[in-house]
Amino acid sequence: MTDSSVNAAHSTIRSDVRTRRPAEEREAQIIEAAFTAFAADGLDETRLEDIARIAGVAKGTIYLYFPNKEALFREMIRRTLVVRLDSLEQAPRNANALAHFNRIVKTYWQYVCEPDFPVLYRLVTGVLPRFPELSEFFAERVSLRWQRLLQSSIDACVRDGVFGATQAPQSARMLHALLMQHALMRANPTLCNAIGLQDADAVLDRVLRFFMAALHPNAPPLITTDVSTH
Amino acid sequence: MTDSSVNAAHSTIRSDVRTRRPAEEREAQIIEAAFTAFAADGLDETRLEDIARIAGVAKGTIYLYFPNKEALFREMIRRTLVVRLDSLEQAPRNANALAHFNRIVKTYWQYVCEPDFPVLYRLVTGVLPRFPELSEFFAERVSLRWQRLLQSSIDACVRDGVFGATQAPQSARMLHALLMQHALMRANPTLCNAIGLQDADAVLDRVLRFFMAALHPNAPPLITTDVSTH
DNA sequence: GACTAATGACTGACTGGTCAGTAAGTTAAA
DNA sequence: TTTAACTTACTGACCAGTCAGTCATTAGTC
Repeated sequence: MTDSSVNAAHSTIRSDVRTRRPAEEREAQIIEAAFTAFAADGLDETRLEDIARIAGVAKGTIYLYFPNKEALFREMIRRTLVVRLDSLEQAPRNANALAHFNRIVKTYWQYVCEPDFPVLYRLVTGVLPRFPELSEFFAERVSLRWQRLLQSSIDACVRDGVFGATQAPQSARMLHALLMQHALMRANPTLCNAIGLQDADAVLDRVLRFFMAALHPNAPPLITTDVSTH
Repeated sequence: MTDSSVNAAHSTIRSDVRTRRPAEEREAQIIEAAFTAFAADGLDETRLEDIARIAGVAKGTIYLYFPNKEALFREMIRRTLVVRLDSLEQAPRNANALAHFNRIVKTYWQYVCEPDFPVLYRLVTGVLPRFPELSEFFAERVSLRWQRLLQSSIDACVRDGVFGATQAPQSARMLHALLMQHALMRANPTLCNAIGLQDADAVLDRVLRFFMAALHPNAPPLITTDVSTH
């Protein structure tokens, strides 16, 4: 009775007004709200008041955890983008090469097919001139990391004779380009409707089929004379 | 003497102060300045004063040609993005199929390799939630248009037996994805240095080689059972 | 267990700077 | 002289960031 009447005096919809929370919990709460708000409106069109409202805190509270709006944005991107690749990178390599390759491709595809991914991609590319370090972070943590993983497992497949002779870095880049671009296309309703892009599994199937065809032992070799071995 | 002293009183670098110009010329002048400014700082970080300064006019002048900042941005994107595809679309098709294919791919590649292209891509994707119609415009004028062109010329190549049996829409999508993604990667210095992306011609060569290998008559067929013929 | 003092997490009204858009004034061209 | 292209000075809405105040929680005392 007593506490409920106190809360009822406020017009706020917040339920946990002035309830202290552990610092990490509050921070996560704000980061999550920031993602929602920034995803909907972009960096500049998002008001800190909006983020505060979604997080269920006051605007001032945000400044207890982040020095300013840009820092909050940066931190939100970094935390939301990072995924557990460690388990894959430390996965046993002595298993069947093609199975290993398929596992990596599938995990990558699942990652870029999550609805959050195209949103983060858009946010990062949208503020590129202001946050070049975010672009580098994205390149390192997403593009390069996956390309290296793909590359080593393609190498293994070539050694096993599953794929024909090829330069793994180039092939990894091709596969990366195919997967990334298809994931981005899938996030664009106009494109999806126009070109009849199917569900995620079907798209992955098509891409893999195409990639396999190019690397098939019967296909003409992709290796050229200008091999750069520096 | 007289006019130069008048100008010297100002601290502006403008040379043609208060010189009347044909409406179209002024408009183009402002659009061009808008591209420069928006490319450097993005939509929100660009001040109309900056655009005015670059264009060599006063801020008020901009409002004689565009109702507001957003309209200027929209118009800048639309005009800068549009390229002459008509000549290609009306080009004779009865020529050698592979030569025609190569011509289209090369033109596409030149288009997306121009430094302006990644900038426009970034600007459009960055403001996607605010200007969904710009995204549609981009999809229609760039992605779909080129994919249709590629598709029809791939079809011709298949009929001529240069490529193995394939579904042209899917293959066009693959080639589009490869070219687009490589063009975007080329615009990212971090990625370029890390994966040693060469000059435009070499990259195109690699991509085409990969694509040709996948569509080579000896490669396993890409056609699946779920052919959608509606 | 009950009462009090101290703490610091949290709040939200306020401020100061910024800048899109406007309107009145100015000048070149017809 | 008239017209309209162009300029300049101005305005007011907007919002990131601040800070004095509030109160839930905890530690200390009896």
